Formats: sequence, structure tokens, C-alpha cells
Amino acid sequence: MTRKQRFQYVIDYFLHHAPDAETELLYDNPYQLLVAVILSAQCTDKRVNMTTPAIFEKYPDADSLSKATFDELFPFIRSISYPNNKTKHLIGMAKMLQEQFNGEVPLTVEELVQLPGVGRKTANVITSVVDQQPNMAVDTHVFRVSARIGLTLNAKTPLATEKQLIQHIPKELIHIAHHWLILHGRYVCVARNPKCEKCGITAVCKYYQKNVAVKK
DNA sequence: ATCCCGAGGG
DNA sequence: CCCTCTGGAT
Repeated sequence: MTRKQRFQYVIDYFLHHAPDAETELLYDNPYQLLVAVILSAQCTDKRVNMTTPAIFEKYPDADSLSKATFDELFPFIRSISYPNNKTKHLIGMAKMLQEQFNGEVPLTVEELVQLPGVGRKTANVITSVVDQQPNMAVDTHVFRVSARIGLTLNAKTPLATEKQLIQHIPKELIHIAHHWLILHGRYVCVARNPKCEKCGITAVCKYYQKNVAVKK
């Protein structure tokens, strides 16, 4: 099977089985999505969603969040990974939104990565989810799943994974393909003991063929 | 002990 | 490239 055929098989499968895949983070506008994605670093979406409603109620926009003090905001974030960093990042991010972007979330990767707490992955999430830009955010799930299936070849960094995926996935499908890989990684192709018996694409999966199929 | 939609700094 | 940040779930 060629690499092109592998991509085609995977795309066809998810187009049929997950045509409406989308983020599981709770949000109502770009500002809320940005806050949620910053909080999601090394933390499950489920746990982020437990904290964001209270944050959005007290800090409904960049203006109110920019005026928060560390001690006011910290308790909301305390039970998430890296609460110190994330509290600082959120306030700093909101201040820069106010000072440089009229309180609105910019929708280019170049502008987004200037914000405290926003790196390439977060910028790709915002621009692809809010604006359907053909940017591929590579998180731990996308990285792992792509490597296992064989969508990526010898990709050792998230950036390498991003470039290979963008090269092989049609532009108009990149933003949804991100969610296909995320959700597949979260519920089926999990890090430890992947649930290959539940997986619909083992026929083209390098990991399955190497580690599972041979033992049967 | 390992993992979760990483970012910043050295 | 490396390291640190750092809590909860499994």
C-alpha cells in the first residue's frame, strides 16, 4: 500500500464515520476558546470544561480578564496542570489583547503566537476551529496516532508531523482531520494499550500490523 | 508509573 | 536540543 492510498483510506473512513467531528472544549466565542485551549496544555478537555464556566462567568471578555489579579484568578485554575504558569499566561494574554488587538482575538498564527501562553499548537487550533484555516494543530494525540497509522514517516517533532499531514491532506479537510485524529487518539488509539479491537482502520495501520496482527 | 489538545526558557 | 512547570486520573 502506498502512502497516498493510506491517507485516502483513512480520510474516507473518517468522512463516513465522523463527518461532524469537532472540539469537545466548551466555548461560545473566540475569546472563550482561546482561554480553554491555553488551559488544556497537559490536561484533559474534561477537566478544562470543569473549570471554564466559572471563569467565563467572572471574566466574560478580555477586558475583565486583563484586570484580574493573580490571586483572584489562581483559585479557578488551581486544580489544573501548571496553574502558576497558566494564571500568568491568561492575564498577560488578556492584557495584550486589550493593548494590541482592540480586545479581539486575532485570527492569524503570526499574531496569535505573540500572545503569552500561546504557541504554535494553540494558534493552529484557534485559526482552524474559528476560521477553518487549513492549519493542523499537532498535540500528543495527533502526533501519536499519525505515527502509529503510518500517516507520518519518521516524524520526530510536532512540526515535522504538521508539515507531513498538511502535505497529504486536502486543504478543505485539514481542520476536521485534526479532530478526527484527536478523537481517535482519545477514545480508541490511546497511548497505553490502544483499543485496536474497536478500531476501524486496522487494515492500513502499521502499528496494528506490526504489534497486534502477527500475534493472532 | 504514565498520561492528558504545551509553552517558555536555557 | 534540553529542562521546568505541576495536578488529577488511571
